[in-house]
Parts: sequence; structure tokens; C-alpha cells
Amino acid sequence: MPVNSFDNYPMSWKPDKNALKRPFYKSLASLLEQDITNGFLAPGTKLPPQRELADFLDLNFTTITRSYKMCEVKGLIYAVTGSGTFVAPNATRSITISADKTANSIDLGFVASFEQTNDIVSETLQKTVNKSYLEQLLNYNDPTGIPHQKTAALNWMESFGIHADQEHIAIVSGAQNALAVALAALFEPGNRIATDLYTYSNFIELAKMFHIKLVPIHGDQFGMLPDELEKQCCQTNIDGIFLMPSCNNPTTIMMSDIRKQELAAVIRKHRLILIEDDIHAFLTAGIISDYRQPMFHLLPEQSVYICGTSKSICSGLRVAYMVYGETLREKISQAIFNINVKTSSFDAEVITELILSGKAHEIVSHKKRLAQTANDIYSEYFPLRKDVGHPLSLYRWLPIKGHNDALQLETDLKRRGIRVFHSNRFQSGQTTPDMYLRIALSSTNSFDELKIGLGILKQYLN
Amino acid sequence: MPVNSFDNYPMSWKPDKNALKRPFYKSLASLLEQDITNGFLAPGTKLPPQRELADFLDLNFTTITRSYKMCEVKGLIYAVTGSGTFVAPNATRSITISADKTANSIDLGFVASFEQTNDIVSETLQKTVNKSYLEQLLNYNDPTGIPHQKTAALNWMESFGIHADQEHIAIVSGAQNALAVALAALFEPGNRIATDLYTYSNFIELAKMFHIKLVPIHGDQFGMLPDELEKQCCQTNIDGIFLMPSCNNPTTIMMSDIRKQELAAVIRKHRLILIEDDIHAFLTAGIISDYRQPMFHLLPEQSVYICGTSKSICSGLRVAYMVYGETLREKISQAIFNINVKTSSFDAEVITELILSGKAHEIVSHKKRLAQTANDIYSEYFPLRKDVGHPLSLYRWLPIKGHNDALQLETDLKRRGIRVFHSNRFQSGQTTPDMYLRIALSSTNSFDELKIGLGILKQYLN
DNA sequence: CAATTTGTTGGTAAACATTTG
DNA sequence: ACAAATGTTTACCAACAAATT
Repeated sequence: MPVNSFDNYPMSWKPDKNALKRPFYKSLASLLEQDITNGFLAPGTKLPPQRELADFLDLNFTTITRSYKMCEVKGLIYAVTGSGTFVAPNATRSITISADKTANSIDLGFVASFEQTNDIVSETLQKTVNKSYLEQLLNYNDPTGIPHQKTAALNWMESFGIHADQEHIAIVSGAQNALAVALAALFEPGNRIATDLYTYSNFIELAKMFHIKLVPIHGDQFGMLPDELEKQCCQTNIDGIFLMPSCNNPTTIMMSDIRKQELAAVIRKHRLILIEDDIHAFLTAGIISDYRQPMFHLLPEQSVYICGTSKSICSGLRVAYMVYGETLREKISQAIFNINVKTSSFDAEVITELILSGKAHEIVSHKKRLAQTANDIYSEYFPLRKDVGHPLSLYRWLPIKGHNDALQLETDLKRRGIRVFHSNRFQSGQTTPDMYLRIALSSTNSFDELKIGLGILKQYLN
Repeated sequence: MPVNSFDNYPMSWKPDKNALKRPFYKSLASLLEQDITNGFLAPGTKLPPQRELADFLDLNFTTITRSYKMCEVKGLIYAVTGSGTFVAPNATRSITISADKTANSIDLGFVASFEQTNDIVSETLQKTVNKSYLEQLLNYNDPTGIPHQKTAALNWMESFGIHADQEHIAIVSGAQNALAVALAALFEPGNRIATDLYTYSNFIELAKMFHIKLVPIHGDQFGMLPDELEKQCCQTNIDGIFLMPSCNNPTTIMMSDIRKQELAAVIRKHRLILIEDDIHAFLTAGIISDYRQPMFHLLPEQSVYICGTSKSICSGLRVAYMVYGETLREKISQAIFNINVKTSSFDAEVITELILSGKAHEIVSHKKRLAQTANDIYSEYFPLRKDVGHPLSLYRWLPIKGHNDALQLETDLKRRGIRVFHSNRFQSGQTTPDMYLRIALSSTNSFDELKIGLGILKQYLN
């Protein structure tokens, strides 16, 4: 490419050569960061190739590499060998989805969990405080959980197909906390974790915070494609994989048993660490005919299985169980100590009591019925595609067309009184042409409110 | 140095040239890691200078730099310009101090907090479950704490000299959790944080996990020396500073008010982010005559103030308060969401009730009396130096001589029935010739047990 | 399928900064 | 005060690898 062609094929970004100070690579990176956060470079914009920019700025091109790399680590841009470097879809904003309610808005965004069942929890809470051993819950002992709590936990997970002993389970403060512990314990900054093309947005943010790079892998209706994973593993060094086999968030895809085994073979071969988030186990095991087992037991020595009780039992009591192989035990308990010291024994005790008394199962049945009703309501507004996705999912994944500006779409709907999230928030890497909305069914105050919300949405999309 | 002098002045480490594979720097780093973890290279050993090793291996010396750097980031070695590179004091083991009790051992190691007061907590716990708004505590709302809980928190911290509003306080799951949140929110891997020469060992481990480098700064009996901090700030890029002004752990040093102001000036000048861990506020404010204020209000826009209730009120209820300036608000709430989603509202509610009912103050008075007694007992065995350190500290810092092998010392004492920790565990950077033991006074089951433990210790040291 | 474009990686060289003697 | 030893930083070059055309 001739040096003087800049005017004919203008570069999308022309940093001011005079603004560069030494060290160049840092200076250039912060210029880029500014221009992205100021909105001067929109998400999706292709940046000049390293060599071209180097030519323009009269620097060696690996100096540009380093600047780009700094911004990539911060999640501002992403690079694809062969095609170029692009501004990341979510460069300018955080995609974390929180429960912070905005007044007078119907929440189809955050996925809560039919809090109507919490009266049962209150009752049990009141009973729990009368235990004779209450004071044992108030000291620093048993940082990974009290033995009888672990026993109840194992008992609970038995029906999901999990079998483990006291030494290989830990109780932590909710599933998100478990993910944080797992990442901190088992990965280093710069490591790579394979994920589905669309994955849990709070995991994306968490990985960003820990400077772990996500490698999106294509999938089909049965889950991630083993060949695609294999391909990526051979290409780049991949250290781990994050999966939600029992019901992917946001796509609602359930992984078939065959697919689990095929993927496990690839994971085993490349020695990846598997993080299996089974938060939807309660909606899947025993309901789905094809369901056989979580992936954990296919790869026990290289997996962390996470089972949170926020969705299945109660969201305010912060409890999740982590199950792991012997090889990971020490690192995980170390990380739990570093991040939490210990989990509140009291929260865990209430959950334990709920499990042992059978109330937890009552709650689960109730939630399943509510999920069924909510899905029935949804299908009145938007037809469910047969055999695609989880039938009882707490959210749905709605393909949309012709709404290209994700932010605009969310804002428009907010103005009409509903909160939903655009598929952009769930993209672990590059942009795709397909667009969806994730519709939470379990967060409205009533089914009437859900109907109103879905009505508004349907009207808007038509 | 002539190339052939290796035999005359043998290098402390001669990696096998043939074992090196490409890429050299990674291969060399893992050789070094192995030799350290196998105990082949003992802590404190001086490694060959980069240039010398490069000569020996026939590589460019910056390749060695990179290998050393990899190991340094992992906390295996540390380097001092001008003097050389050394194996880190705690390279081979984790220094995390946990409450995992070993049977039949008197615990003078882990600092608990006189759990005798937990009967008061039990009572309040039982009352709390009868609140009419109990179900409000069981959902996903208010991730940083419910407003009335925050009000109580501010109320509590008022007496420590903290004034803030609802938007600048968050409730998290204990002080360690707050530290994790602060590091995740405000620092990046590779950042540097200044600390006292001896500092909280769990903070050292946490920083290691986040790949944050600690820069030890010398101090005197009034705390860290401002000139030393200034010097380091000018030399290397320092991003933050961690301080426990009201009672350093492990040295028990309280910072004088003048020193706080001098340090604040340096911190302001270099725009460091201050993490102020004020877990001992309850033992200091109102007791120490010189006490005026925490450092937070000297630097409100660049500080995070952390006030845990584990030591002062109850350790099993995992609650700590974080107070911060507007500039840090967004990042911190983001990190809280990423790591915890939310804190258990129930734990926070019990603490709130304890504060509002005045029981918390009762507990604190009780703990202060216990601390006084424990310190009186200690002084019968080991004389307290006048005017050095906190008079009511829950632990003491005992200078020892002639016991050079830290691990051996800890093991010897363990065999005699007591658990104590050697000063090596608390070193944030290089080794020092001075040696101490940290003696926890608040973790034995009774004062008689404390006396027995101190007796054994005294006999052993003589 | 070969050539081209584009990003990645690993080793090198030079200038720099700090500590020690 | 200065020289030597030692670690640090930044830029560059060359070989490589993947994707596109």
C-alpha cells in the first residue's frame, strides 16, 4: 500500500501525531481509549491495521500492536487475525444486569425468580433461630461450610446427578460469588476461556474484571459445537471453558447428552478447566427426558460444578454450592478464603433447613408451576419454536429484525415502560448480524403485569 | 565479570541449558518455578544477575528479565535494582491465616474476637426474624444494602469520625470481602500498592491473587514514614496504598494524627488510591487520647474506608461497610455486583438491629474489657514496651532473636501445643533481619488456656 | 490454491534508573 | 562523588499464523 494513499482510502482513525508522547505505546493507547469512550469511535468500527497506522505515525508496527493489546485487555476493542481490529460492542458501557429497579417500569430484564414463594422461607427462617446450636453459626469456624450443611447440600444435588464427599464441596455466597471464586482460583490474567457465542452477561463482565479473555465458540440447537471448540483449542491456547448445559443464559438452549460427551472429549484432550454453571438444574433434571447427568462427572478432575440456590430456593439468602475435583481443591479453598473468609453460616443454615424439611422441594414445585404459567402466557404473545430451547426457562430468547441500534431499542422500550435486554449484552466477542431480545418472565410483580409488558413489547416490534 | 569464572564464583542457580525449549523465557520461568517449589532454591537465595545468567545460557539478558518477571508476578521471587533478585520469603507456601482449627492446639495464631459475646447476638437474631418486613430481605433488591441498614451503619461509624450519605456507602460480606472488592474495582494486574513493611497477611495473599505488587515502605513507631513513601512514589509508579492507621496488623502500631496528615499530603500529591482498613476503630476511637479522625476525610475523593463488624460485633455474620468518594462509586458498585451480586440482607439486618438497639455497644464494651484483661495477662509473661503500639490490641507483636528458621519455629511450637505466626508471614516484600511473632490474645477458649499457651511460649523462647 | 492482508509471538538492542561500594 | 553492578523500560526486527481474496 503506497504511503500517500491515506486521502483516497481514509483511515477510520487518525490520531494526532503531535499528541503522542513517549512512551508511544501507552500514549497511543490512551488516545484510543479516549476516542472510544467519547463516542468518537462507535462500537463495531474497524480500526486501521497495525502496519498502516504504524506507517502513518512513523512507528514500528509492533508498537501499535502493544497499544491495541492494552485496549483489548480493557475490553475496548477486539482483534481477529486476517480481518482486522474493531471497537468492541460493549466498549462504552457496562453490561452488568442488576436488580436495581427503576420506578414504574415492568421488569422483563433482570431474571429474578418468582419471589412469591418467599413466605415459606420466612417461616423456616423463624424456626431456624431456635436451634440449640445457633451460637455455633456465629464464629469463624468451618470457612467452607459446616459438615451437616454440606451433607444437606449433597443430598440436594443428588437429584441433579451430583455425587461427592465433604472434602470436595464448598458453600459460598451465591452463584456469582462462586464464579468469581472459580476465576480467581483457577485462572490468571491473560488466560482464555471458551464460551458460547451468547453467554451470561455477568460472567462476561466478571471475566473482563479479571482480565480473562473470552473466546466465543459457535453452537447449534444442541449446544456448543465440539468441532468448533476443537478448532479454537488447536489455534490458540485455551485454558478453560464456561458452560450452562442445563439451560444456557440467554439462549435457553439445553445441551443434549451426546453433545455433553462429545464436548467432554475435547475438553479432556486439551485439558481445559470446565466451569459448569448449573443454576437451572432444578428446572431440568427429572423434567427433560433426555437429561442424564451434568458434565461434572464426565470430567471430575478438571471441573468446577456450581449450583446456586438463588433461583431455585430463595434469592436473598446468598448460597451456592461448589463441587470440584481433588486437583482443584486447595486452590479453590484458598480463593474462598481470600474473597470471603467464609460464607454466612446463617444463610446456609436456613437453606439447609429448607432442604432437610422438604420445604425446598415444595418451593421448587411451586416455581416450576409458575414457570409453566409464565411460558404459557409468553407463547400467547410470541410463538415458541418447537424443540428449541428449554420449555420451562425463566426467560425467553426472541429473535428480532430491523432494530439495529441496540441501545436505542432498549431506551425506546424503557420509555414505553418495560425493561428488556438486547442480545448485544450477551455477546462474548465479536458482533453478529443476528439480533435477539432476552425476555425475563419471572421478575414482574404479577402475571397481569407480565401480560401488559409482553403486550407493549409485541406492539412495539410490529 | 569474565565469562569463565563460573567455577570460581559459582552461580546459585545453574539451569540445565539443554532443558530449555522455545520459547526460552517461558521455559526458563517454569524451570525456576520448579526449582523453587521443590525446595531446591531456598527462600532468600540470591539468584544470578540477569546478565550473568544470560551469558551462561547464551541468551539476551532481557529474555532473562522476562523469565524473572513471570516468576515475580507469581510471588515466587522479588527483585531489587542494584542488589539483585531473590527467592521470596513465602515462595513455597500460602501465608493465608484461616480459622481452620487443628485439634488440641491452643490458638495464638488466628485472630478471632472473643466469641463469648455471641449469646447477645443470638438473642437479637431471634428477635429479628419476627420483623414484619422479613420478606423484603429475601429478594434481589438493594444490592448495596437496604436504606435503613445503611442509616444504621452511618450511625455506627459516626463515633469513629465517619460522615457520609446513602450513595457513598455499601454493605458487603465482611472486611476481607471489602478488600477483594476494592482491589478488583480500583486496580489492575501489575499495579503497585504501597504497604507497611509488615502488613496483614491475608491482604498480601489477596494482592498476590490479583497480581498486584506490594511495595513495602519503612515506618517508625508512629506509622509509615512519609519521606519513604514520597521516595518510592517518585521512583516507581505507585497506584495505591493500604493502611490500617488505627491499629496495624500485625505490629499494633497506631498512627499519630500528625502522621496521618503528613501521609495524606503525599498520597494526595501522587494521586494514590487509599484503602483504609479500620477494623479496629472500635478499640481506638474514644480510647486513644491522640485519636482525631480516620484518614478517609483527609482524602475523601481518593479513599475507600472499610469498617468490618466481625471483630467488633460478631464474626459469623459477614458484614462490613465500605465508604468511598463519588469518583470511586460506580467502579465499586460494579465490582460488588460482579463478586457478590449482593450481600445477605439478613446478616446485615441482624447487625443493624444490634446497632439500633444499643446491644452492639454493649458487645463492644464487653470486648474491650476482655481485651484489657488479655493484654494484662500477656504483660505478665512478656513486658509491654511503653508507648509502643496499641494498648488494647487483640494481638501482640513479640520481638524474638536467634530463631532464624521461621517454618521450624512454627512447627516446633505446634508440636508443643500452640499455634503462632512468625513475622515472615507478614512481610510484604523483601526479607528483614528483625524477627517477631504475632501472638493472638482473643482466640483461646478461656483466659486459662491463654495463660497456658503464653507459658509454653515463654519457656520455649528462653 | 496461492498470494495478500492482518494480527501474534519471541528475541534483541539501547537507553535508563537505582543501589552499592 | 563516582564507577560498577544490577534491574527496568521501550522500541524494533524477524519469523509465524490465521483469514481473506
